[in-house]
Amino acid sequence: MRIQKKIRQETLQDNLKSSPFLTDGELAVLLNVSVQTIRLDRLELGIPELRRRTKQMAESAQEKLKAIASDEIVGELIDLELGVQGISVMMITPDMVFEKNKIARGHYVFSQANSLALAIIDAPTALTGVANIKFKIPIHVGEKLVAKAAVIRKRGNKYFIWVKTRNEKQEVFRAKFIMVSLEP
Amino acid sequence: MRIQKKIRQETLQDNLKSSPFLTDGELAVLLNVSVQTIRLDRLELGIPELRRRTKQMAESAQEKLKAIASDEIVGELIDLELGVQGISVMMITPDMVFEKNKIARGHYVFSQANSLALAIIDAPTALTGVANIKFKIPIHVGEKLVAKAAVIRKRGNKYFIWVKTRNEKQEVFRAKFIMVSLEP
DNA sequence: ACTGGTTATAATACTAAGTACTAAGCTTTA
DNA sequence: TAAAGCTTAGTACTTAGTATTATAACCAGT
Repeated sequence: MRIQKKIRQETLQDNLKSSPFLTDGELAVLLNVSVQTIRLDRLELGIPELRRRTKQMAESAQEKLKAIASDEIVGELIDLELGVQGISVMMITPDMVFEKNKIARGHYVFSQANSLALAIIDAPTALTGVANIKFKIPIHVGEKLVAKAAVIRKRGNKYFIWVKTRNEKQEVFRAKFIMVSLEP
Repeated sequence: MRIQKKIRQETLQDNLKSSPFLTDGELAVLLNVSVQTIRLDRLELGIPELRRRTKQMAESAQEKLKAIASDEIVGELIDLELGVQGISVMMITPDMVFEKNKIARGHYVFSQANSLALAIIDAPTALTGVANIKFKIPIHVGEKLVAKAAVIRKRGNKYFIWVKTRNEKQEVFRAKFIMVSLEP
């Protein structure tokens, strides 16, 4: 019996992880104990009641969505000289890679480079016109990508920008952008 | 009084949109009416109670997050001839555009084209090697983008693919990809 | 075999945030 | 002025709990 308690509490946590909307009553049936036992277990494990759990989920998921929707700059801008150069860093997380081979999907790497190119332009609004890009070697989960961008030429409302992205060891990606400023 | 009711119900909806975790009691104080009035309004407007709302938010936000994380193909694939050609459709939603000018961020358009290019390759795993892309005209919220891709040449493990994207009226984007198959 | 400590269950009172329903006051408008 | 519409009040009931106390079951050590 001494062991069963620990096992039960672990299964309880597993159950809640996979289906977090279970009430104490439902858990009691699942684990074949009384509702009170479930409550005591929750108390010991510091698991809040169903309604608080639901609210917490709603809040945190909402925040994450907002974060995703509003990231005008993909990656973290760590250095910027307007009109000259800039550096941004991005971690490759598990949701950026293909299921089967754990290699980063190209568009995340492109997005980092593209938004960095956009950020260094010294104009209120600009758009990508043309891009020539090359993926040099595959990128995996957990790698930290450092993208460096530099304006190499400016002609009228057109900016020519180089972006080179490295992981810890080598260059993994490079791109040349022509960005168009929309100013009158 | 006849007008006040409509106004009240609108402010109620606004309040809930901006802070969805308000109880009937709190709403009653805010709108300066009794709790019963709030309940009747909710009934008329088909707004569920706080706890159901919270649960719905938790569920839908969770789903959206999952959808974002797992969208191996950006856009909807509506036609596919493996190794030959494919068509995908994507709506430009408000969260795909820049705040200030409501123009689509380039990387969404790129993502659609890139994942389509990936999808039409007749190989288990492939990666983007090189891309030459051109944004011809700005794309706005609500536009429906149709991307057509075709394999134009295949040399060894390299696929040369054209993608042309149109809105309702004209071509807005085109890209040339060289995709590399990783097969032994 | 008895005692003590842990574990499990039961029982009770109470809370928040409701639903569902009935009844009573007010307006107000035809 | 009377019917119709809107607002408030009140009651009974529900769900999913908290908090607390009491009791039963079990298991170990002496």
